[in-house]
Amino acid sequence: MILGELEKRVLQYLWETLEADAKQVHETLTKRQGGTLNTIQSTLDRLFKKDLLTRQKQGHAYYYRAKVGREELIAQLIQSVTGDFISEGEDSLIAAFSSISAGLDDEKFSQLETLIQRQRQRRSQEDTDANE
Amino acid sequence: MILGELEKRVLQYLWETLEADAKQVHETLTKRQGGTLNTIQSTLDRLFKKDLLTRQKQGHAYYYRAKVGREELIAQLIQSVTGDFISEGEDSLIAAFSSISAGLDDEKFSQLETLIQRQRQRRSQEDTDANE
DNA sequence: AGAAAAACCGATAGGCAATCGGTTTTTAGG
DNA sequence: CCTAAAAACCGATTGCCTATCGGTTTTTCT
Repeated sequence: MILGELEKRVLQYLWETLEADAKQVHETLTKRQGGTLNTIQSTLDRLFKKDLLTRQKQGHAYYYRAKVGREELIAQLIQSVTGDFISEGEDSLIAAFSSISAGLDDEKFSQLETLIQRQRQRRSQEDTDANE
Repeated sequence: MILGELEKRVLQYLWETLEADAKQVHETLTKRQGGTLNTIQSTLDRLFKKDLLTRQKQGHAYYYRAKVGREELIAQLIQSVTGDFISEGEDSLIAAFSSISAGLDDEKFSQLETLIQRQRQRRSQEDTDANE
């Protein structure tokens, strides 16, 4: 998946704002910089068709929301960009780690271990919840 | 950075073969599928201009080699695709982990921890080497 | 029903990969 | 050194996608 510059900015805006119609996005993002409402509308539409936004009519306009969170999108992007280079059975995160780790210091390693631990705890917590 | 389909295949080929000229790449990749030598030449040239290949004349043809390894390229691609969504001070691997971890099982976590350990050892080994 | 607002449609420009024909340059061999 | 072949180089075309926006149709609110 490829995202254009404007598409990225619109996404970022919707992560902050949760919900907005084309008019609002236009006001905030492109008005002073000189873009029409129409441009925003097609961008929102393109993002919608890419399944990155949801929309719903309220009053006389569509209100858009991000369908994927930032982290989820990052994950998607990583998958799509690395997919062609990763062989069957290989995992993209593992590959990503192998790729990036060369540029990391010990502190980052520790950070990562902490994240793993936290994720593990979250898992077991969810299991507990599910059995009650 | 964006890579086209053919560019990706050429890269993969050069990772296997180490060195090849346009003719060889053409023989292997596109001949039966119907593409001309010229197409391969411009693709190689594009990759060269993207600084992903090196080249050197031997006899009457350029011989190309991959300038970046697979893992390094994956790292670059991840950086470039996630860059716009990652704020100052945030690290792309950490972000990537946060993104992808939801889809991983315990085994993957262990794998990752093992990789971290291995990387740590490699580090200390390099330090030892450097001081001898 | 009528005015205003928004959605929708279609066209255009710009960028980039892929493709390939034709020309120029380089190289190897006589 | 001269020439034929090989490869590089140039330029044009196609196709795809984002960004852009004018104009038309549809929707909605009063």
